[in-house]
Amino acid sequence: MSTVGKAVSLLELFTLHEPEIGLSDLARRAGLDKATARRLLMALAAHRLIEQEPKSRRYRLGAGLSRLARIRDAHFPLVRLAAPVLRELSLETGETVHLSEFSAGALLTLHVELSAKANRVNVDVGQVLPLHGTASGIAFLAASRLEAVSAYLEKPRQAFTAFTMTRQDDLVKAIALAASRGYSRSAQGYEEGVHSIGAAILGADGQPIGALAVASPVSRVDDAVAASQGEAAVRAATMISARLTGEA
Amino acid sequence: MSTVGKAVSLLELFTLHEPEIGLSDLARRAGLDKATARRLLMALAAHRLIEQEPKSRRYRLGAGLSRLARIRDAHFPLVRLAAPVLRELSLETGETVHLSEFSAGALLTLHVELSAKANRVNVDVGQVLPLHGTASGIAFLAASRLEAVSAYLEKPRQAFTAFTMTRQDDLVKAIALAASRGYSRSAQGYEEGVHSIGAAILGADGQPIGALAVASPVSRVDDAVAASQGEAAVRAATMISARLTGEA
DNA sequence: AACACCGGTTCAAATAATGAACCGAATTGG
DNA sequence: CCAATTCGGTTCATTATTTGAACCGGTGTT
Repeated sequence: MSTVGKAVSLLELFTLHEPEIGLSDLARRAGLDKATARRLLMALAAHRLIEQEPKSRRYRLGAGLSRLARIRDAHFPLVRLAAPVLRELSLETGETVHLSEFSAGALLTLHVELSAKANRVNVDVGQVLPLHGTASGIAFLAASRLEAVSAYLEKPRQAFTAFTMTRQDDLVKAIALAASRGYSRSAQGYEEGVHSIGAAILGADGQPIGALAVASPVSRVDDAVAASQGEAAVRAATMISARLTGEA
Repeated sequence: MSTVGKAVSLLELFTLHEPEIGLSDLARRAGLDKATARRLLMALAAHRLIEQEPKSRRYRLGAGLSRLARIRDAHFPLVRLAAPVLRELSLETGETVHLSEFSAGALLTLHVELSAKANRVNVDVGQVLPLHGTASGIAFLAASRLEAVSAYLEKPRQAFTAFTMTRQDDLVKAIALAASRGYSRSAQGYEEGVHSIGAAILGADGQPIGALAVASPVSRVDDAVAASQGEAAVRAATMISARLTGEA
């Protein structure tokens, strides 16, 4: 791997649940020598992509990332453009709606509009969703190029609940169904008791860049409700895609 | 410079005003060979820190940055904790208030609370403020370690208006005054017609991490108003510092 | 038609990255 | 309480990666 790739791998070791990591730990997990890891961290720190807590000497992500992310968000305003549409979809369906963007083999939750109901699904911004096992992921795959789907299906998949689809032929069927009707449906594939309807959001080149999903308690959804949520989700996703590519 | 440093330099070429850049341009501005720039861009793109517009083949910042920035923001919630305090300060003073974080030798504007008045100062999120010539910067320097200030004062400074302080002894005086009373004052040092009061925000180790500022049209500020804005700004900055370090 | 510049590629030469061993200081645990 | 780990950090000969001049083919411009 390139030196740059190794440096970025170090950045990717930090998560919501583990935002500060020590040198030896970082080196071990990245599969790098301690000296190498430190040199890379210093290079990143010089540009404020990494900071070091002076007391504990542990490392954390730096302010430069916030700066770069803001520049990107201003130019590629997925969240800004999608937020009102998501809000409307949430009001229309009465359920929690969340938006995610594809990044590094998974979907990253960027925005959430919570249902007003007491019994609702809660989703965290920043949560990383696997492509299999979530409605958003299946919708994303269904809109992806065939070669990308094939490549993804070759790798092993983790089961999150007893309902998670991990077998390749099951996934192929689910993806085909989602592709044919425009939205995906997933019951308890990622978390027990959660039913989701997903729809892909497309970029200017027609390739999917992310997805949105309507998430409900399973008890509240039957086939009719799912169908109406699906149509609403597709409308919303289409609207967001259009706004992104500069249309109306 | 390290390979990693060069790669990050490429990222830093993108700005709010120029969010997409072509290969030759990037190489030229970074002082790199075209082939080198491309290899670095590919390494960054593999981790989604860079994306390439398929049509124009120009490069832009990638979604991975948004992801990393969100992880950092969740753990180091300067904006989240500061926002309500800034809002209150804006209401109290009736003026525009903005928050900035130190990054790579300058202050990066992270959040703005606009005045409700028709004649107000407008500030953009993402704007980069120089340490000299802005009230925020002087306040930041006044709270910094002496060696950091000295190092900064050695480098040449740009004048933005006819009022920008660029002479070293003027700056030393302004910094000393700000240090003694807790807030800084700057009139038209960065933009004509704008008067600002700045106060530094400190991290857990007592070192400054950023600053806030109250920005008003010069016509609305006399010494008495400046003094009351200064006291309010110091109170707000202290409150934010305390929240950041875990206190009430 | 000639020119200039674009994004992208190649490969021998040059340079930067690497990691085992080592240091002193905290922690840990028997 | 002392010995054994483990920590963050450093060194320097070895090694592997990065580098860039030259070269594509393509796309406007003149």
